[in-house]
Parts: sequence; C-alpha cells; structure tokens
Amino acid sequence: MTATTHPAAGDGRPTLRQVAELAGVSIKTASRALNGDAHVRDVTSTRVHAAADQLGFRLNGLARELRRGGRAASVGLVIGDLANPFYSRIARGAEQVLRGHGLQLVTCSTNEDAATERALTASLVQQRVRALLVVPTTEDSAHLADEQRHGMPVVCLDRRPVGAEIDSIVLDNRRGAVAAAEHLLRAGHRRIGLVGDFSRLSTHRERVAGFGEALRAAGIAEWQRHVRGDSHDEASAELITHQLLSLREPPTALFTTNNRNTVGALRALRSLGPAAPRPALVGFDDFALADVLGITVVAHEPEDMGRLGADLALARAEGTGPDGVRSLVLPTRLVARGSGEVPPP
Amino acid sequence: MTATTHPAAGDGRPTLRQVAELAGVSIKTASRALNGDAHVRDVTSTRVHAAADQLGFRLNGLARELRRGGRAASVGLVIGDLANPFYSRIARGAEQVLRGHGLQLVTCSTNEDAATERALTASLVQQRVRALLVVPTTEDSAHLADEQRHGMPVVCLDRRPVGAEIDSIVLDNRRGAVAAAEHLLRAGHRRIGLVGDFSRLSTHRERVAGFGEALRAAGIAEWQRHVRGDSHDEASAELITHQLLSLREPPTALFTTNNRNTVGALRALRSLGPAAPRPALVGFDDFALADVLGITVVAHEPEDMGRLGADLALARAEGTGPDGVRSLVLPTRLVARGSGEVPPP
DNA sequence: CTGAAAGCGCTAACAC
DNA sequence: GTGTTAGCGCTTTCAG
Repeated sequence: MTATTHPAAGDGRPTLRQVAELAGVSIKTASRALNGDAHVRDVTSTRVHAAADQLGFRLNGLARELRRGGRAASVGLVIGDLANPFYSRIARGAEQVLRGHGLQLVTCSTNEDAATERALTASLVQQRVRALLVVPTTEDSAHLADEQRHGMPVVCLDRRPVGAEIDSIVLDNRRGAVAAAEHLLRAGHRRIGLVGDFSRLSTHRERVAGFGEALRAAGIAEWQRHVRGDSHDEASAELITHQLLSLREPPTALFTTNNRNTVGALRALRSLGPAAPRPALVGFDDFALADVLGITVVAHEPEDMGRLGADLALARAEGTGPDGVRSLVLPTRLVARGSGEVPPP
Repeated sequence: MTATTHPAAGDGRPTLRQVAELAGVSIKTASRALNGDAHVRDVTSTRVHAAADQLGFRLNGLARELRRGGRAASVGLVIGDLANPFYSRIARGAEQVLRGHGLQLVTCSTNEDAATERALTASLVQQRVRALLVVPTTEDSAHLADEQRHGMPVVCLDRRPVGAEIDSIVLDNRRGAVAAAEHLLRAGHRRIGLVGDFSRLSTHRERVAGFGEALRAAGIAEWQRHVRGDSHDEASAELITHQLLSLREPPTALFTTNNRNTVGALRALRSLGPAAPRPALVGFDDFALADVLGITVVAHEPEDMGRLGADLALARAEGTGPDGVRSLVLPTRLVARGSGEVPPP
C-alpha cells in the first residue's frame, strides 16, 4: 500500500523522478544532467534532456530552493505606489541588478500606509525573499530592524530609517533644496513658497531644512511663512498652490518638493489663465515632459538608487557586505529649463 | 548518528519544530495553532504563539507551498518596461487584485526582446507562479501556448497572441484609431501623418487599420503616404515627426499611436519654435500632464487591463474560468483637450 | 561516472 | 484536542 497523498500534483508538471524513469537513470543522475554537472556521460545527459523535453519538465524551484537553504530566488521591493514613475524607476534599476544574479523582483505598493507596509514585509519574509528593499512609510522602522535581526538583509531607499540601524541609500536632499532655493534667490525672488510632502518623511524634512538654510543665509527671516507640507498627491498640491497664490502677499516663486507636487502646481498655474503673472517654479524630481514644458528641476537618477540598493542587499545576503551600517547619499543636479529663471514681477 | 545535513539553515530563522518544542507541544499542534485552526485549545494556542513570537518565527512559505501543491504564492507579470507608465499602471491593477487573494506580483521587463521574454517566462514557470500575465513581445506565442498546455494559466495583455489559443485582454484599437482619425478629419484635415509602433505588434496593425478605414471613408485614397511605423521610443518618434514635417506636402495633423511616440512628437514640435505652424495632434494612450499641455488623446484604463487579467488568470488557476478561450476587448474614449481641434492652416 | 538514502520545513491523513 | 507518520520534489552526503 503506497498511501500516496495527492494534495495537488504541482500543476500537471512531471517531476524529476518521472524524467529519470523515462530516461532509465536514477533520480540523482537526472538531477545532475539537468543541472549541467560535469560528472555525467554525454550520452546519459542527452538521454535525460530528451526525456525532460518530451515530458515538458521544469525543475520545481520551490523544492530546489527549500532544499538549498529555504530561501526563494527573489528579492522584495516595498514602495509607495508602483505607478509613480519615481518608484517604478527604482524598480527598474533593482530589476537590472537582480537579473544578473538570476533573481526576480517582487514588487509591493504600500500606498504609504504603515499597516500595509508591515503586512507586506511580513509576507515577503514568510516567502523567504533573499532581501528586502524598502521605501519606508513611517519613521517607525522597528519591524524592519526586527527582520534584519533575524537574518533578513534590509536596505532602505529614498528615506532614512529612524531609530534603527539599517542600511540606506538616500538623496542629498538638503543640498538639492539649497540649490533650488539659491537658484530662485539668484533670480531675485524674496517670497518663495514651498509645497511639501508628508511632514513625517525624512525627505521632506531635509528638503525644508535646506530650503530654510538658503533663505536665512539670504537674510529672509520669515521663510517659514510660505512653507506648506503634507501634500502627497497632485490634487492637494494643486489646492495648496492656489492657497499660496491667494495670499495678500503671494510668493513670487515656488519650490515643489516632489514630482506629484510639481504636477499639481502646474495644474494650478494653468488654471490661472494665460494673463495672470506666473510665479517662478523649481521642482524636486525630474519628470516626463519637464523639458517640453520648460520646468526647472532638481534631478537625480532613481534607477541608481534601485541598482545600488540591490547591490548592497545582495552583498548582505551573501555575507560579503561592508562592516557596520552603510548609508549612501546620492547627488542631485539642478537642471535649468526656464521656469526657475523667471524674475519676480 | 543523526547525520544532520546543514546545507544552509534557512536564514537564522527558527523552524516550526523549535517553536513546538519550546511550547511543549507536537509540531502538528504548533502548525494548527499558527494557522488559526479551530481545533486547538485556547491555552495551547496562546502558548504556541508566545513561543513563536519569542523566537521570531515565520512560517517558511517555500515549504508550505511545496507541501500544498508545489505552487508559489505569486503571479508573474511579463511586460516591456516597468518604467513605462502604461505598463506600471497595468502592474498596479494586477497587484490590487492579487492582494485580495494573498498573492504577490513578480514583475519582469523584457525590453521588448523575444529571447528575454522566453527566458523570463521559463524562469517564472520554474518558480511555479500561479499564473502568467504577459504583454507578448512578438507574434510567436508558441512558448506561451506550451506553458499553458502544461497547466500554467496564461493571459495575454494589450497584444493578441498569434497562432495560439490563449486568453487575452486588449483594447479596442481599431475603434480608438477610427475615433482619432475622424476627430482630425472633422477639424478639416486631409493630410494626416501617423507615427506608429513596431509593425509586428497587433496593436500597431489594428490602429493603422482603423486609421486607414476612417481616411478611406473620407475619400483619402493615399492615406498610407504619411504612415510611419517601428518607433517604440521617444527619440525615434521625434525623428520621424521631423521627417514627416519636412516633406514637400507635410501632414497638417498627426496621430501618434502610443504614449512614447506622442511625447517624442511633442518634443519635435517644440523644437520647431513658437512661430512655426503647429500640426494638430491626437495621441493614443493618455499620459501625465496631457491635460496641462492640452493634448487630445484616445484614453483608456491600463489598471483595468491589469485587474481583469489578474481576475481571469486566477480563475483559470482555480479551475473556475470560463469555457473556451476568452478574448476581452476594452473600450477607449477620445478626450478632446485642444491639440486635436486645431484646423489646418 | 552513477546510485541509495536522508531530509530541507511544512501539512494531509489518520489515528487516539 | 492532540500526536504520529508519510511525503511534497528536490539536492546533498556518502558508497560504490
């Protein structure tokens, strides 16, 4: 009595055993042949491959990886929204590196929700991804530190993990913001509005800090008057822009601190009509058609962040990473295209 | 002699056995408790959970899925380029559906290369994803049909599989193109240029067919004179636009058949300078800032394609799919924003 | 060069 | 309610 439990036969796929039987060899020889092991006679190998092709055999990666150490052939990427070009470019960069290692990328969008982030990372850990690339939603990265402590390599992208010793790759937000502010100051602006992201994000805080630094250095003590935060989508950026421009003394220039806020601001400016005076504009993050629209931006390469993040994460996974916590800071560059060079009226 | 082979101890993660030992129960009871099985006394369950938390235990998904039928808790998505918003919106839609089923999305970019597509799908099959969502690169979908024959659910998105009985979800390309062409004809244009994608793609062919249909119906026999193809990136679209506009009798209107070609054309138009006569423009695919730029487009919802594709693929995976091959065609709608309503000079 | 046996971590079946 | 046993499909000893 074989007592064969048939929980669900994979899919209709044959197993290595069936290939071995058809080829008239042991299961181990079949394995060796299909894995390109040198210690197999050519004739044998050929026969095994023929049998495999005939049956439509594919190694079961789950079984293989389980036996080889219980880790999946993939890496997890946890981001805010896959459809935001900033994130999808990070994903693209990571994917490139992973492909070179025969690994695949599992992408998850958090919608910037902390609970979702925790659920997704837990799920990825359960799936035993080789490493975790995370754009953390909140400043509470304790759960990431936890996973790391239990052996899961974690690299934070774009935003710094707070209160946790975790590798990170972020932009030089402060200097990028300084460059943007100085650019506008140089054009003669003294009242500059800032349309910012969620205040809890390190990116936002660093960009505001750089902005304030540059304005204070220019003798503008009341720089905070036109600083707004907590706009993470185009609609709210549009609204905030309208509000700023409706002030008694409206800003003559705007610094929008992410790509969605820049788009929202552009939408607000357009709705003013062609006659209205246009404030100067500099945006953080480059975006599609910024060149066509002539928008001056603080540009950087999200792909690099993804690539470097994947490199570092894989090094950690293989135990070849650097000692101590690594914190990379990537440069930005100001690209002048017209909108930031307009003088005040 | 226990002969314990230690190929690589997962990561540093404890196993279910260790949790069971610490809790003083059998491994099966531990399994039941952690899986929320009803047949466990509350006290026992609590003790098991406490032990699990203490050890930082996470079920090994690989082992679980292997035992439960050899399929991974994920679905593969094979697309041209993750960083193209059209594709990333598809991914977003698919992800939403999968999350509802506790599954994750493995995204792979082919760069529109046929060999890469084959390699990636093979790799996903080996990884035993539950289903495959593919935007096929070529018209040779034989390898996809193969996988399907061996039990892997496959759904083609955006482009029709050729010579293979595979489910697909595509846009109503013909009618979208007809709408675009008629819109331009209505504005008075008779010489309309088309900047198209790779000729091998069903999307391209259907869009050209609809375009030709509308122009012929308007009595324009020589409609093919200004039709160009094989432009899949912004740079080549820009070049082709320049060439079209440099003809002795240049088109007075343009139909760009995908988002990248529209952007390329816009770049070309901008470089003409503000004084030059602007051809009218209608683009296939909506895109960010099209509203701000006032570009008339044939719009549709890529997220829907991803969602419906995931729904169908999962239904197939669970054996609850419809009989026969399913071929869904999603509608498009023309959004007039100015660029398509300009009359000829 | 080839094979037999053991077991990765988990769950299904069937006892008790 | 709980435990025992077998085995998912593969690779890794170790023996020939």
